[in-house]
Amino acid sequence: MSKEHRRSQLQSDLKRHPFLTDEELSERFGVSIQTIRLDRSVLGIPDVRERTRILAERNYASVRAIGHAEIVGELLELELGRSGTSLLNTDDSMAFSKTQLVRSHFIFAQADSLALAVIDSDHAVTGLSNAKFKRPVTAGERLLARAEVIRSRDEDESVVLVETTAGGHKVFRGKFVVAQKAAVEDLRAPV
Amino acid sequence: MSKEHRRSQLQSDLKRHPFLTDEELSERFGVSIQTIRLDRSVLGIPDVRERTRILAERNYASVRAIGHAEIVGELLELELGRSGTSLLNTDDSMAFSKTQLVRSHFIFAQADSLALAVIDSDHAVTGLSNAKFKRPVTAGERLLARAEVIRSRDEDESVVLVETTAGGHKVFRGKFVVAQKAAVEDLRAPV
DNA sequence: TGCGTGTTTAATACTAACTATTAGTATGTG
DNA sequence: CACATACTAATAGTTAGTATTAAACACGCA
Repeated sequence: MSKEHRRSQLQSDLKRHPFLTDEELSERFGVSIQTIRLDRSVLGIPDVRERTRILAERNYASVRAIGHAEIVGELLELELGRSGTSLLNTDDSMAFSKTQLVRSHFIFAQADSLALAVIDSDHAVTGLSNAKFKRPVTAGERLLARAEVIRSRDEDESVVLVETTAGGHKVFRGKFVVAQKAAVEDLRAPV
Repeated sequence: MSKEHRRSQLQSDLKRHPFLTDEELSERFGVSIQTIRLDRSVLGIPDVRERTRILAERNYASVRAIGHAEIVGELLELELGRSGTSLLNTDDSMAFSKTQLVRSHFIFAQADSLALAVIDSDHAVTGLSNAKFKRPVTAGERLLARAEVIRSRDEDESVVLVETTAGGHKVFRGKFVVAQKAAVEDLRAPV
């Protein structure tokens, strides 16, 4: 196996298995640890601990941002059953790397979770939505979403209108039909 | 500050700032490193490197799912400009903890990113969407999304229809109007 | 006053997974 | 053969620890 081949292999192996130590790599390629270290230094690849740290740090924030939070964005005000406002600071991790334009599903996620927060039923789910992305959002812009309940048919269906602005300009407008309680049971997956 | 107080403080501090070393902690609490180590061992808290590793590993998979990947879900097949299929394995982290129902914006995200993947322009953004969530999805279900380009007006606007199923049942149907190239320039944020 | 107990600190030896540097071997090519 | 390229070895130093033993210190109280 040539040096070039080993190095490109090393690079792709580490992409798939970033937690491999130099020792494990040296066994994998049948060369000495020193050679692996030389390869890494030439390729500009940091050591395991650094790689692990980077992975952990990079993921720490973004997972909190959309992975686990009950609401995407920060809830600024809330009048249950009537209206609410939330703020989302966009960053690089939410955008396409090439264009720096925020992926629309983050904008949607903020609006959707705000709509559900305004309704506040343990069993509310989005049934229908109409969304218009009026202009692209660039990473770094602060998104202010304002939700208003515009119709509430009895207890099991509400219509929420969400408008999102960035620096005063409208970027998104969506209508969410949210189903609650009993209605959810009907919709639930057939067992 | 009592020992008990310090220990509970330590525990919550490390939850918020998991990357603190024993040395930094000893400064923060004004006690020796040894004391911090004693505290950690009593509380069963592993060292920084271990904590970092756990964070990195835990998030490695899930972040790829929605944080950074260019596409949410796994791309199964793709015929550029025509159609595509993607698969998303849902889990607890995508659902409301109380009901185990997957948040709709994950379903939307899969569909949205698939729609964009099918168009494949470096400068494509979603301009409009119409989404219907036909029935709730429970964490654990596998979502198969199928996208089809149904209209392509010249070079700068396409309409993509996405239908998502789980175990053969339709769960989502959405229409995405995707703007490309020059069209994006017009939409772009006013400087 | 002294004794014990709990809490904290110090000291020492050891570990993994490195970096950085210098030197040495092996192999092939002009 | 000489020389370069690639590889390996050896050594010292680093970080962030573990594990263990021992010493200092405060308090409570008989």
